[in-house]
Amino acid sequence: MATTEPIPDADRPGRTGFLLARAGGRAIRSLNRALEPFGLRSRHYTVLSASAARGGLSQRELGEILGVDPSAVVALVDDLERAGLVRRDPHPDDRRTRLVVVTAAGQVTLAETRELARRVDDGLLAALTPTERATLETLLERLTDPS
Amino acid sequence: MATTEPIPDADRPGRTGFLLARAGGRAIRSLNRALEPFGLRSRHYTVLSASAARGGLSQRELGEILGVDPSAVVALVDDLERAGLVRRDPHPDDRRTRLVVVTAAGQVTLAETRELARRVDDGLLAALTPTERATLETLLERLTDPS
DNA sequence: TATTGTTATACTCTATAACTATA
DNA sequence: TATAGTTATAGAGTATAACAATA
Repeated sequence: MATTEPIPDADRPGRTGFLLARAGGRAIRSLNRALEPFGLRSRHYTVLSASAARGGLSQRELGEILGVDPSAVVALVDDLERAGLVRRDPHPDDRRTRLVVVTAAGQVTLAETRELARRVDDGLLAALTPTERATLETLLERLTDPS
Repeated sequence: MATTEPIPDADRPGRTGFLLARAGGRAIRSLNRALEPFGLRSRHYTVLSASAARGGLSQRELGEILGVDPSAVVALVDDLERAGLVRRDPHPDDRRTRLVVVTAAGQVTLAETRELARRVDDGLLAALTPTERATLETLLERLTDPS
């Protein structure tokens, strides 16, 4: 069966998008597995991490950062609030918006899960040198944040 | 260390995985939208493209390439077969396996959708120079195919 | 015994529309 | 009129286990 010849790269439109999708899927699944003991999933970690980093974000802002629909943010914050990891505080200037703030318990969980996330990334990117890894991250940032 | 201070940009564990997931999600959604007129989705295109490139693949091989569960491959090939774009041919040496082969109609659809995929990739990667784009692709290949 | 494909199933994720309360 | 959040819902994606046919 002569089906294993290499395919010329020029003949693979959509290949970069496919590689991104496959790598992204693996990243999500790896982190989901690692977070299982905490009853959390990748998205929960990202909400927690982003909220802590910015010291309180509106759900709209979270949705933009995550690239997720506002209705999905509601469900994620519901989960985290039920687990006592975040609060929904009133916004000082706008009574429509609610600031998602990480609680003390959330900070503890975040510290623990950060270690897991670091290890998951290390695993995913094990084939790259530190320099290459930094290059990849820079290119990915530029992809989605052109300015 | 106070627990409420913002996290510096350099210290965001899981950030690369997150960027991969976000970029991958955008790639999938963009291609899905572009393929809508054909009644196909990203995964269908990838199955079609991979099968054509290798001149017939078993469903197990497709699953490995796509990073998808065998049961999901069944559904994808069902869709494509129903649309007349692929056939399931018997494997000459192993009566358990079925080779997914692109039909003449499938080749036509593939030619048309390749153009779409190319344009979707161009849009996603518009912020990068050709050299950077090649670098990104190389790094992504190394991520998931270390050898 | 192990593997390929298949079915069934349950759960997660994504996207949309409609609603409320505010602005 | 427009925006932030919410609810409900349907469709797509993912993962698992169990099974028949074949190796």
